[in-house]
Amino acid sequence: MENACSRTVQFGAHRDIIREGDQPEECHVLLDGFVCRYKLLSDGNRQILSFHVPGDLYDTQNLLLPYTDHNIGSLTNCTVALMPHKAVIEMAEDFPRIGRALWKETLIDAAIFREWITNIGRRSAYARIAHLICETYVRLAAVGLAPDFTTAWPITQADIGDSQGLSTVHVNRTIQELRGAGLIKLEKKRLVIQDWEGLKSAAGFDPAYLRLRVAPVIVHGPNQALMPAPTAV
Amino acid sequence: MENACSRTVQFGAHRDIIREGDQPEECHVLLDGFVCRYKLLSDGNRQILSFHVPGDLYDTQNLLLPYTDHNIGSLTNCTVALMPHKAVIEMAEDFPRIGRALWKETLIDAAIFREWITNIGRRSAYARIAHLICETYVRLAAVGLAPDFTTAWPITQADIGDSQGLSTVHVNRTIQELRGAGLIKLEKKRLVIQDWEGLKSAAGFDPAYLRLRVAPVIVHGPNQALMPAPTAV
DNA sequence: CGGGGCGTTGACTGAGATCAATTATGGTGG
DNA sequence: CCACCATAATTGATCTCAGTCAACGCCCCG
Repeated sequence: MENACSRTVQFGAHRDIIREGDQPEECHVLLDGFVCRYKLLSDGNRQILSFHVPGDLYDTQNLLLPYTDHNIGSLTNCTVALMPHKAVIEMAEDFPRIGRALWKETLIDAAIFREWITNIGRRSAYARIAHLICETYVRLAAVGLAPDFTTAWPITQADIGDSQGLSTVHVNRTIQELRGAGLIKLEKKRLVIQDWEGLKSAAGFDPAYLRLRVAPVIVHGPNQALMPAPTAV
Repeated sequence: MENACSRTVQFGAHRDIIREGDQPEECHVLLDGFVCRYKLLSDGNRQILSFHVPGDLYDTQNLLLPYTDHNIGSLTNCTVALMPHKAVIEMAEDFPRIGRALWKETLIDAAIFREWITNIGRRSAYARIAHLICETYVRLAAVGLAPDFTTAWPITQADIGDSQGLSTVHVNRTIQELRGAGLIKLEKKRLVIQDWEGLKSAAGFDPAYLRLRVAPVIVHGPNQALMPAPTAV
């Protein structure tokens, strides 16, 4: 898999890495930094569709679909490995397990989108934000980036609002409630989870949909090296 | 592909076809009727994640993921073709185009989920419901089930509410607004779109994400027979 | 040290939820 | 054919969560 990486690219913070309508020729693997997937509406509103952490393949759909229907933007400085589509497709055909692993990643992405629909559609602002924090924390922990319930948190309150269908003002007040309840500390781009059980319970969070702690018999995909087993879940 | 179908099954209306936690051994192809995908929250709320029309493969994720994280329920009487996972996986490996076509379907599903996130997160109730109607209409038209802007509509107002994060009362009032604006007629399980351009514009609907009207060079998957080219889009 | 991004606060507003009936509608059995 | 029942649609009154508008403060960075 590593052989397929043609090159590594750097992006500054707050740059568009992929734009709606683009027809990328390469798959992206995020090696370092944070990106988000988002759509812009005609009225200027933004909807963030997902956040991505190091290890994520955030652009597999263009392997099979001709153009992109959303944007990918960097939240921080990023390092990205690029793999030409052609090489990936050939590899997937020559090694069915690799193809299945890539496909499986897209199925998990879809599961995350479904959970976001549930979150935005049927949970309160308080639970929604708690849920986003739970999910992001677990995914960061899974790649070893959240030891001791502590992690870098480059997602601004405006980003949270645009991801959860809330205004920044209300995000601010809700985060103050989460702090006041002793669940989290969140300041200066740093998140500390003070009460993991309490946070999960406030969010109604069940990490099963992320498929991280897998059953013993599951076949591991080749991106296992990029995605070590969860540590502090 | 048809050879892989081991059998055909019938379901009554309002039955669970697949339940959370199930480990299905077969892929489902909806031949006739309507189903929805949904999650139940601990507080009893329901979030509908997608609606499916004849021709849809609504359960491919279990090909690669061991258990289901949501439910599939029938809205009407349904006829479903079942294909054993083993046969599908083997076919996907022997004929890479089939594997790619299945994978591509899951990528389009994910695109639809993303559009729903955008819908629920950032659009008004009026636009949300208009958008749901646009999407469902286009998908029905694509399989020839919506001639003359008219189609069966088994989705109740409660279903619409649970899919768009709205209460049934508000769905009712919003539908009355859509009717009052001369955009749709919707009564007795029957939808007529009276002003397609107006409806699209109210919804901010752009069908590109459904990937139905494909560019001339795209390789068609084997489910083409189940999914004829769009007619009245 | 100045400016822009981000976080915070207060006052006010409004879209949509909730509660509680009431009225179709369609299917079913007698 | 009709009474009955469950499901679905509709209506009115009231409430509330979250949005909007408008400042202001903080902190980082050049």
